[in-house]
Amino acid sequence: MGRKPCCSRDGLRRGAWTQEEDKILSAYIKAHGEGRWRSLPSRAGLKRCGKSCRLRWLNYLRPDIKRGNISQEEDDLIIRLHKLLGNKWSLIAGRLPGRTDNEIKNYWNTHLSKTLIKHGNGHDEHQNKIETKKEKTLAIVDTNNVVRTKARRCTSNVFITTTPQQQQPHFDDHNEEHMNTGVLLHGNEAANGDENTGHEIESWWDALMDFNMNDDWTWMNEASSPPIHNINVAEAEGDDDDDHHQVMIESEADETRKPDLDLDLNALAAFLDWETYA
DNA sequence: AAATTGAACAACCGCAAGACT
DNA sequence: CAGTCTTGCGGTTGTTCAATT
Repeated sequence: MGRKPCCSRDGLRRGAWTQEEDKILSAYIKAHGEGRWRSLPSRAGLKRCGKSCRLRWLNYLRPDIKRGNISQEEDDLIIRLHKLLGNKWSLIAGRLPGRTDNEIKNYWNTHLSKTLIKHGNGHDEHQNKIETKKEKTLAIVDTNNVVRTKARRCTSNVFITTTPQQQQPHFDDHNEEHMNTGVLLHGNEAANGDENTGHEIESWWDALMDFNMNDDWTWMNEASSPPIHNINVAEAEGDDDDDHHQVMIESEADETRKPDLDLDLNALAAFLDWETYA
């Protein structure tokens, strides 16, 4: 005997929403804003539970909702993010403007999971591509004469922060100015002696690679963001303890695009469940 | 034409975390 | 600080509709 469903009270409607109900809910939220869902139905004059109202608004009525026609880009992104994050639908949806967690979840369950099962869990060409890219990048790291991090175990507290921007513009073949942004990772290694609670450095490395699986190194398929074409991994300079790792991300962008890049780095931190600190 | 099947997606449910009292 | 409330999340179920038999 579980607890009572929230919509079990007499007189509360359930099931599909009518146009009239949608209209009432939309009008009420437009006038009074979101929130206080529990009391919203009575205030708005709806015979629904607050939970149902919230869901209806978030998944269907919100003005910024993009419905149907998941594009190929979105499709690819969902696959990559799911590989990285698992069933964290809200996080995945957060990277797809206008899409809801419910929609992504449904899309995954009805389209993508079947497709991936059909193709051997996606671990074929896709995985090979990642491996190849990983090797390529490590080669870049080596030629740049930076120290390559070893896979090592950290304890459960891993921090990520954006370092002060490094003003080291350089030029590529097209004489285009680049921008560097650093991410400093800090694993408090073996602080409590529990080796089983740690993050594997390999795992965040894999995660970074997953973010950059396209041939053109496009970051997250986001048209508005600059494509990131290179990732270097190095020990942070000046740190005595070797649990600091610095990930350098170079972007083909000028100064004005730095906020985009910082946004992506913060998103990455969130995805990987790292803490951020200034 | 009717019955069946399956895809798509809307909606519900229980749980957990954080906010509030 | 404990109890209660609110909100958000992810799993699951229910409903609709088109395709197939």
